Amino acid sequence: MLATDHPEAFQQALITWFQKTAKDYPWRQTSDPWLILVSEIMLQQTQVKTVLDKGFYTNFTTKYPTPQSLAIAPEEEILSAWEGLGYYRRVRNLQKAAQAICEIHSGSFPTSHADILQLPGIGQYTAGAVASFAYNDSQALVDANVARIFARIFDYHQKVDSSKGSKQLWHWASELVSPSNPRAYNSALMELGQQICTNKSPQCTKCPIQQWCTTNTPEQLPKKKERKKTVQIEEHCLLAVHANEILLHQADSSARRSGMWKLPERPLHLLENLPLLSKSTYAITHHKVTLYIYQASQVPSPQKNEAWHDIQQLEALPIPSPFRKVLNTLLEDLFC
DNA sequence: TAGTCGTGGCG
DNA sequence: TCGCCAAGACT
Repeated sequence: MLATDHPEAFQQALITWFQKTAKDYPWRQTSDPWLILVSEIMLQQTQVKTVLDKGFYTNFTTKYPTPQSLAIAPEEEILSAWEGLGYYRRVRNLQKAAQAICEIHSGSFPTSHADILQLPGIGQYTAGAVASFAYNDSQALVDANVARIFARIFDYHQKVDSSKGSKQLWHWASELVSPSNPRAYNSALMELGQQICTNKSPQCTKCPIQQWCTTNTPEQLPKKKERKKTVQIEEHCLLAVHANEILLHQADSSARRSGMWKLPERPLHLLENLPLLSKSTYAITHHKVTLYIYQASQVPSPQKNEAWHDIQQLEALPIPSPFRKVLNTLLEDLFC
């Protein structure tokens, strides 16, 4: 039996299951569109556990409880609030959205799906999420959870990240979204993907919509395009400390992690005879980076985008996680 | 369209 | 240890 043959029964089964098992995430305890938007941006490509356990959502919404408060905040401050979450472009766009709300919408959050979709950093998914969660507006949404569920219940073997696949998923989502309780329905769908219809080992015996699922091979769905292979690269950086200050480099606006500070890079031939202080690895997109840190033997002069910073003030600077970890270790060694 | 953007969890 | 992937959007 297809879900599209009995949309109301399908919706009700999901909603009933959800109301029985729902988690009380903080963004489910509000209908403030701004707070819901913040949660949606944070959760893009980021697990709930990461956002909650490290206090990102609570800290950020306490600091920026309204679009107005974020709109006027300095860049380094918002990057610091986002430090550790990654995809730093998200918080830059969130600030642009806040500014657009202040300037174009006179400070009040837009209420229509079309207007929400116009805001910077907000695509189809996030517009649907904000409209349905904040306003209980009957808008469809497709995220990784929904894509996985629909691919399975319709036994869909096309690649879901192709334009054809995406179109099909959004068609099903629009067809099936609850007209009466879209807030609970959309939440339920995503929660089901997170708790039951999981990527690795779906728990089909516990699934409230099992009767509408037509696949025999859920673990093989959804199908996706092949991933780019991981490329190994090396990064060689200098640790220069002088008079209680440290030399740092700030990524410019066109660069990866723009606005963030890290240790300055130098060509290997200038570093290879210096003492090696640290060797570590980290992943970024499809790269695996081996990071080497060398001890400077003399006081270097700052190059483009480089500056000396008081070591006691490092906490207030936005620094990407791999460098934050290395700095914590090295500076602790240096002063203990 | 395909490439790019961070980080951490998990099998 | 390694690869996959997660409440995507932009260029």
